[in-house]
Amino acid sequence: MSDKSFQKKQYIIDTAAKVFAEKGYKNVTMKDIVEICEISRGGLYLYYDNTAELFVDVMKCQAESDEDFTSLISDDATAADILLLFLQEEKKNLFRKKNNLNRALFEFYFDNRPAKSDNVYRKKFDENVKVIRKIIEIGLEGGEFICEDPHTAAVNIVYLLEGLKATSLTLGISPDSFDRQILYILQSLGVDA
Amino acid sequence: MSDKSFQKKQYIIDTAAKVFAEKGYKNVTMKDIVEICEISRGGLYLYYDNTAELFVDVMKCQAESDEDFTSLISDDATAADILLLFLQEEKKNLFRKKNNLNRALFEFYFDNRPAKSDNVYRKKFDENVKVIRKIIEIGLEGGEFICEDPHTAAVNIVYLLEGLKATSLTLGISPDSFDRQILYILQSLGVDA
Amino acid sequence: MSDKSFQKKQYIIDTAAKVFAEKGYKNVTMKDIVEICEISRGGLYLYYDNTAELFVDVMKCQAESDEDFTSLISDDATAADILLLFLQEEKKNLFRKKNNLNRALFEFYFDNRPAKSDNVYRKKFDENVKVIRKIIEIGLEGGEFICEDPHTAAVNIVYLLEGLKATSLTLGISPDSFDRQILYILQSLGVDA
Amino acid sequence: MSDKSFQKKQYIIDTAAKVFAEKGYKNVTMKDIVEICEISRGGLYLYYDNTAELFVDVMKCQAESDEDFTSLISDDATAADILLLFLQEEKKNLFRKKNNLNRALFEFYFDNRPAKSDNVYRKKFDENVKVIRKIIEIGLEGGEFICEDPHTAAVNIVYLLEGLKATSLTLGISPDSFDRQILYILQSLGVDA
DNA sequence: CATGAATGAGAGTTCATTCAT
DNA sequence: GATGAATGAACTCTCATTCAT
Repeated sequence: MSDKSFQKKQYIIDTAAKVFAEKGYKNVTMKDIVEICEISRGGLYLYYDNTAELFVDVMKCQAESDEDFTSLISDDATAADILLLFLQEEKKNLFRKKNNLNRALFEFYFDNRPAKSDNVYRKKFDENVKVIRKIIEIGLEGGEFICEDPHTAAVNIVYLLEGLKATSLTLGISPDSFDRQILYILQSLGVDA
Repeated sequence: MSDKSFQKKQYIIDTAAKVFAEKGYKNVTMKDIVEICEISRGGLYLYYDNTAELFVDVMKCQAESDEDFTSLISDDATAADILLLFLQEEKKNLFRKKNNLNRALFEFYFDNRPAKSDNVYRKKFDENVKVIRKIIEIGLEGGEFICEDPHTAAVNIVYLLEGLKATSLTLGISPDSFDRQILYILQSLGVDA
Repeated sequence: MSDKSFQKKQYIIDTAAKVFAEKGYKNVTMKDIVEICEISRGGLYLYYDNTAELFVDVMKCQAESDEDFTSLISDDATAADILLLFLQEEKKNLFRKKNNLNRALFEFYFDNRPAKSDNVYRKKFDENVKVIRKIIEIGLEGGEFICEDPHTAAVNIVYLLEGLKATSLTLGISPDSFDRQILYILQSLGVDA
Repeated sequence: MSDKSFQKKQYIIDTAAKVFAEKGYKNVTMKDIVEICEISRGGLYLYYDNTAELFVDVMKCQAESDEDFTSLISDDATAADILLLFLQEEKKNLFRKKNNLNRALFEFYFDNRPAKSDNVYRKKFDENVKVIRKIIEIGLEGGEFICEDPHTAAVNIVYLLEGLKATSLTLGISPDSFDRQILYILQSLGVDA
C-alpha cells in the first residue's frame, strides 16, 4: 500500500471512530462510514470489506494512542497515589464524551468472542491487571497496603471497572458514585482515605 | 384483552425469550420471532410493534419469575452464609446456558437508556444493592463483618457482578475466577474464608 | 402454498419466460424479472431466490407444455412422413420468434452442468433419440429405410439438431439451409426425396 | 503502435485467453483480465475498452495459430483417411482441456450476432465446409465415396460438429460417442468402416 | 382476531470506467 | 504510456410494515 493510501486508511479509521463512539458498533453500517468519511461506496471497500474489519483497526489504533500511564507518575508518589491516579484515568476515560468506544467495544465483543490470545480487549484487560497488581505489591512492600492475594485484588478492580463501564452504558452512573468506589477500593487495601 | 389473547401474548413472550437468550437483542428481528413462534407476520404485530416492546415484556416476565432468594435462606444461616448463597445464585445465573438474557439485556439498554425510574434493570440493580446491604448490616450487627460503609460496599458488589457478567460475554470467565472473586468479597468484609 | 400463490408463481414463470426468450439466461437479472412482472423486489423473492431457480421452473413448465408430437401423426403416415413431421416440428421451434428459449437453455447449461439424471435438457435429448430411433426402426421394418445402426443414426440427428440450434444463435441459418439438412437426413436413410 | 506496446497487447491476448477458456465469455470481467495479467486497471483500458474487443483479438489470434490441417495429410492418404484425420483433429480440439474456447465462443456470438462477413467464426465455419467438401469431392472422384450433394454433406458434417461441441458443453459427451459419429459419417458416405 | 402475500426502503457488494499523478 | 485510487451505477437480498381476505 502506498503512502497516500496509508493516509487515507488512517483518515477512515479516525473518522469512523467518531461514528462508532456515537452509535456503538451494531448500529453502524458501511453506508454510515461512507457518509461521514465523504467517500464513495466503492471507495470504502478498497480498504475495508465490512464494519468488523474496520472496527478492529479502530481499536488497534486507539490502543496505540493510549497514553502511557506510567509517564504520569511523579517520583515521590506513594502506591496509593499511583493507584488513585490510575483509577482517575479510568474515570476520565469513562466520562469522556468524545471518542468513547466503550459501548462499541462491548457490542463488538458480544458478537465476536475473541478466540485468539492476540485480541486487543484481552490484552488491555491483562495489562491492567498486571499494572494494578504491581502497584499493590509496591504498596505491600512499603507497608501502605494490606492484601492477602494481590492478583485477585487486581482482578477484582478490573472487573469492577468493567462493571462501572457497563453500568454507565445501561443505567448511567454519576462521577460521585465512581469516586465512592475508588475510595472503597483504597479502604479495602487498608488505606485511610 | 381477552383471556385467549392474553395466553397468546404469554406464549409469544416465552418463546421469544429463547431467541433473545440465544442471539442477544440487536440480532433478533421480527422475522425471527415470527418464525420461532410459528405465527403469522401480521399476527405478531397485533401484540407487538417491534422487538423493543416485546423484549420489555420478556424482561418483565423474567423479573416476575425470579426465584425469591430469601426463601433459600435457612434459619440458622450466618450473614456470611447468606451472602455466599446470594453470590452463588448470581454465579448460577451467569453460567446458565438456557434462558440467559445477559447479553440481550446489555444490548437492549445500550440502545434504550432508561429515562424512566420504572425500568426493570434499575429495579433489579437497586434491589440487589438493598439485599446485599441488608445482609452486610446483619453481619455487622452480629460482629461477623467489618465494613465502614455498608451501602458503598453493597454497590461495589453489584458493580462487580455487572463486570463479571459483561466480561463473561466479552472475554469469557471461568467458574474458578468467579469463585475467587466471591472469596475476595468475603475477605474484604473481614471474614476468614 | 395456497392456490392463489400458485397462480402467482405460474404468472411469474410465464412472464419471466418472455424475458429469458428475449435476452437469454445470463443477461437476465432479478431486477428484469421484477420489472416485467410488475411486482415488488421483495415480492419476487417470496417465490424465487435467484434466476437459476426460476429458470428451472420455466424449463419444466415449457417441457410440460410441449405438444405431444405423436398426436400429429396421421394413421396412414409412412416412417418417412413421420420423421419429416418430427423434423419440421423442430424447424418450427427453431425459427419461432416468441418463447424461443434456445439461447437461454444453452447459457444455463453452460453455467450449470447437469450432474443429475433428472434434468430437463437430458430428458428431452434422450427422448428425442428414442423417438427418432423408433421411427427409424419402423422405417426399417417397412423396408423404407436403410440403416445399419438405428441408435447412432438417431443420435446423429439429435446432435445435428443441436448444431442447427447453436448455429442459428451464432451465425444464423436460413429455413432453406434447414430444409436441405432435412433432405440430406432422409437421403442418408435411403429415401428418395 | 510501438513495438513495445504491440508486445504488451500480445501478452494481454495470450493471458486473457486462459481466463476465457476457463470461465467462458460472459463470466469474464475486465477485473478478471486485469488480475490475471497483473497489469493496472487503467493499463488494460489503453488497449481494450471492454471484454468484447479483447475477445475478438483472442479469437483472431487463435485462428492464426490454428495448425494448417493440410500439412498433416500424407501423400498416399485416401479421401477417407483425410476425412478421418480432419474429424480426429476436431475431436482433439473438443476434448482439449487447455485453451478450449468453445464455450466462450458460443457465449460471445450469442451476444454479438455477427452482421459483418468478416467475423472469425463464420470464416472458420465456411472454411471447414470448403475443406470437407473438397475431401468429399476427392473421394467421389476416386470412387471411394457415394454422395449426391457434396456441399450439403459438408455442411451437414459442420453442423454436426457444432452440435457435438454444444452438447459437450451442456450434457457432456464421451469420446466413444464422438467416435461413433465419425463412423456414422463415413458410412453415410458409403465407406465400409 | 389471524393470515401471509405484497411492498419498498435500505444495506451490502461488485465492477466498468475515469483521471490525477 | 502506466498506475491504481476513486467514483457511482447497478444488482442482490433482507426486513419492517401494511392490508385485503
